[in-house]
Amino acid sequence: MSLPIEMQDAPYLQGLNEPQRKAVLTTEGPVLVLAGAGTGKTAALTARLAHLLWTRRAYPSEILAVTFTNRAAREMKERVGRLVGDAVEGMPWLGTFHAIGAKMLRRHAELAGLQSNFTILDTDDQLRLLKQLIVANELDEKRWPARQLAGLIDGWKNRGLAPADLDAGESETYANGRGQSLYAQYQERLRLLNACDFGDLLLHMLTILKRNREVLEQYQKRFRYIMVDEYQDTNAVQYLWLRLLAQERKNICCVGDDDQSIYSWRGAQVENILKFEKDFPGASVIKLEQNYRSTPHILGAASGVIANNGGRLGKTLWTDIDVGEKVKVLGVWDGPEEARRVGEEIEGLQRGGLSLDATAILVRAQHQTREFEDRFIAIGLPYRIIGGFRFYERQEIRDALAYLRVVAQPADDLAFERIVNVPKRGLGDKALSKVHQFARAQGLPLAVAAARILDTDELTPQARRALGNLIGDMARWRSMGNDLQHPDLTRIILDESGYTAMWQADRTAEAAGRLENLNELVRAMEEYENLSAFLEHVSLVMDNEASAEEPKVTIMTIHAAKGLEFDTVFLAGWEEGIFPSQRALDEGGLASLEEERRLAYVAITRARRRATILHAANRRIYGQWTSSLPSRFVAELPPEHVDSENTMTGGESLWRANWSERADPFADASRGTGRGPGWQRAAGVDLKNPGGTFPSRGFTREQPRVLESRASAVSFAAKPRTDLKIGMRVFHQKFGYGSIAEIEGNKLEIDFEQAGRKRVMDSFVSPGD
DNA sequence: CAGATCTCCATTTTT
DNA sequence: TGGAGATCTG
Repeated sequence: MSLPIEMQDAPYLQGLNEPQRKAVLTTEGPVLVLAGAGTGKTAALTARLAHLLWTRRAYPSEILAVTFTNRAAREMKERVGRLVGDAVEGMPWLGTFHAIGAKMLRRHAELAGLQSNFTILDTDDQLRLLKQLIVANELDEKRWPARQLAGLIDGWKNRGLAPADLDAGESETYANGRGQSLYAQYQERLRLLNACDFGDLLLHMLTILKRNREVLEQYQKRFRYIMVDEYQDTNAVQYLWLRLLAQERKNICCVGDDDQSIYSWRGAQVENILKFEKDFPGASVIKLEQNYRSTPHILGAASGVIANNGGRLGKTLWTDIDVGEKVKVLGVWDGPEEARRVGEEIEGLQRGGLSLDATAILVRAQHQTREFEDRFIAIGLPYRIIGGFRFYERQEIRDALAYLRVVAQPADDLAFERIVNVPKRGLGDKALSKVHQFARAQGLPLAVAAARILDTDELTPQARRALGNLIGDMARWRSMGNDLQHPDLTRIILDESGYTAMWQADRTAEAAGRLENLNELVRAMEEYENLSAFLEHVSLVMDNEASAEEPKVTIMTIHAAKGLEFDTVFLAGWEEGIFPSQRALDEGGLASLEEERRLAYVAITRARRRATILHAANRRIYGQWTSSLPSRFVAELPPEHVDSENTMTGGESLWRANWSERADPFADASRGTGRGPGWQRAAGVDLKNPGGTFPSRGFTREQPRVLESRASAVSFAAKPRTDLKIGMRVFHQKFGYGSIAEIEGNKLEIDFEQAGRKRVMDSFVSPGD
C-alpha cells in the first residue's frame, strides 16, 4: 500500500510498529487482527478509528465500534478523544454490544412488540419473574430451580433462538419438555411488562434486522465501517448481528485472540474467529506479535503453557524487553501459608518501592479471595477485592430504582412488588396475594389493581390503610415529576417513602455505606438530562468505580483480570481440581481443559515484571482438609523460565531433627494426596487415579531450588487426633492401608502397603481393622 | 411479622 | 465450613 508521506506522519501513527500500522491503514474490506496479549491491540484499534475520521472516510456517526465491557468502551472513547478531539462526542455507535443493541431497539421497539421506553431487567428481576412462572405452572421449585431455567433461556438467547426456534431436544432439558412453554410465557410476561432482559437487547434486534429489510438496509448503509473488539468472545447472536450489518459494505475489522477466549460458558464461540476468513472471503489477516508488556521469561512461561492447546491460530509472541526475573513457582504446605507467603512477598516488594496498585493476586474462583482477605486484614495490608456486586446490583440501589420505575411506569409489576413492603408497611404476603389475585382476575398491572382494591373490602383495615397511603404517595410523586428535576424528585421519594429513614434506623455495619450509595446515586443522576436517560445508564453502564484513595493490592478472579496488567502478579491455587477446576473437567472434558489452559495463559500474561505461581499441598474445601497435586499447568511451564521453591523443605528441616532422613520430602508430601472421605462425600469425586501417576516435569522431577525456608512454614490445624498411635494400622482413601510410622501434630508419616511411605494429614485416615 | 432454625449447596459472570 | 433461602415458631 503506497501512502502519501504526510499520512505516514499522522499523529495517530506515531509509535506504531509495522503490523499495527497495517491494521490501521487497511481500511477497506474485511480485516482480522490477531492480537496476542499485550501487543498494543487497543492502540491499533483506536488509531484505526482516528484514521477513519482524520481521513474523512466516515463521519463519526457512520462508524460502529463495539466492545464487550464498558471499561473497554470508555477506554476507547478516551483514547480516540485524545487523538481526534471532540469528534468522539459525535460517535453515537461506540459502545458495548448491549448498549448499542438497546439504543437500536429503542428506535424500533414497536417491531418487537414493545414501547420505546421499555425497562431493562437485570438478573435479579429476571429470576423473580421466572420463579413466579414456575410456581404458576405448578412445578416444584426445588426440582426445577429458576436459576437453571434462567441459564437455559440465556443460553438460547445467546444462540439466537426464540421460543419457536427450539426443537424438542432443547425443550426437553427442563421440566420434562416444558422448557419451551415456559420460555414463551416468560417472553410474553416481558412484553406485558414492557421489559427486556439483557439477552433480548440483542435477540430482538437481530430478529428485527432479519424481518425488516428496510431497517437492515438503513443500518447497512449507515455503518461504513465496523470495528469489533475481543472478537473471540462473540456469541452466536452477536456474530449473526454483525454479519448482517457488515454484509453490504464488508468493511469490518475484528480484533481478537483465540488464546484468550475464556467465556465459552457464556455462549462465546471461538469458532467465530477461527472461521473469519471463510465468512469474509478475501479478508486481510494481520498478526500482532510484538509484546510490549512482559519480560521474556513471563512470555516464555505463558507460551509454553498455551502451546499444549490444539487448534490454535498460532501466534509467536516476542519482546525486546531486557531479561527479567524468572517466573517463580512456590509450593507451600497449605492455604493459610499461601496467603502468608504472598503477604510477606508483597511487604518485601513494598519496602523495595513497589506500589501496591501495581500488584495483583489472581485466583480461579471468587471464594479463594477469602484466605487472602483474612490474612491481609491481620497484617494490615491494604487490599481491594474486585467482583461481587456492581453498583446497580446493590440492594439499596435496586430498591431506589424500583421506586423510580414504579413512578415512571405503573405497569412495572416487578418494581412494585419490590418496594410495596420496603420499608415495612405491614403489607405482608396475605395482602399481597389478594392484590395479585385481583390483578390477575381483572388483567391489570399490580399498581392499578392495588388502587382499585382499596374500594373493596378484600383487605384488612390495617393493610388497606397502608396500601392506600402508598398508592396516594405514588400518585403524588407522579404528578410532582412534571415540575421537579429528577434528582430532587428522587430525594423526595426516598424521604417520603421512609426508605432513607429505614437505613438511618439500621444499626448494622453496612447501613452507613448504603446511605452513602444512595447519595451517590442521586449525585450521579444530576449528570443526566432526564430520568430515562439515567435509568438506561445505570442498568447498562454504571459500574463500581475503583475509588483511587490509598494504593491497594488488587485481589480478583482471572476472568475479571482480563485486559488488565500489573507489575507484579501472584497466581494462587494452581492445584489440580482447583485450577483446572474439577467441575470444568467433569462437564466439558478436553474443550474445558483447553479453556482452563487459556485462562492460565491470560493469568500469566497479566504480569509485566514479576509472576509468582503458588500451589498448596493441603487445602480446606467445604470445611474438609483436602490434599492436592500441583496443577498440570505447573508442569507445563518450561523449566528454563521458572524458578521453583517449596517451603516443605523448610518444614522438613524442622522435622529432620528427630525424623529419619528422606530424599525428597516435598515430592511425597505434595504428591501424596487424595480426597478425604469428607470431600469424597461432599463432591462425589472419583478416586480412580491414585496419586503418583501424574507427570510433573519441571516441578517435582527437577529438584527444586531452595531459595528460602522458614519455621513458620509449618502450620498445624486445630486439634491433633487422639485416636491414632504409632504402629497403628490405618486406612487412607487414596493410598489404602498402612501403618503409622510417625505423628507430628496433625501430620502423619505412614508406611503404606501399596504406595510406600507418604506424609499425609491425619484427617484423611481412619483406623483400619 | 420477626427471629430462630434448618437444609441445602457450593466455578468463572463482560451486559 | 458458611451463606442463602426456606421453613418453623412465638
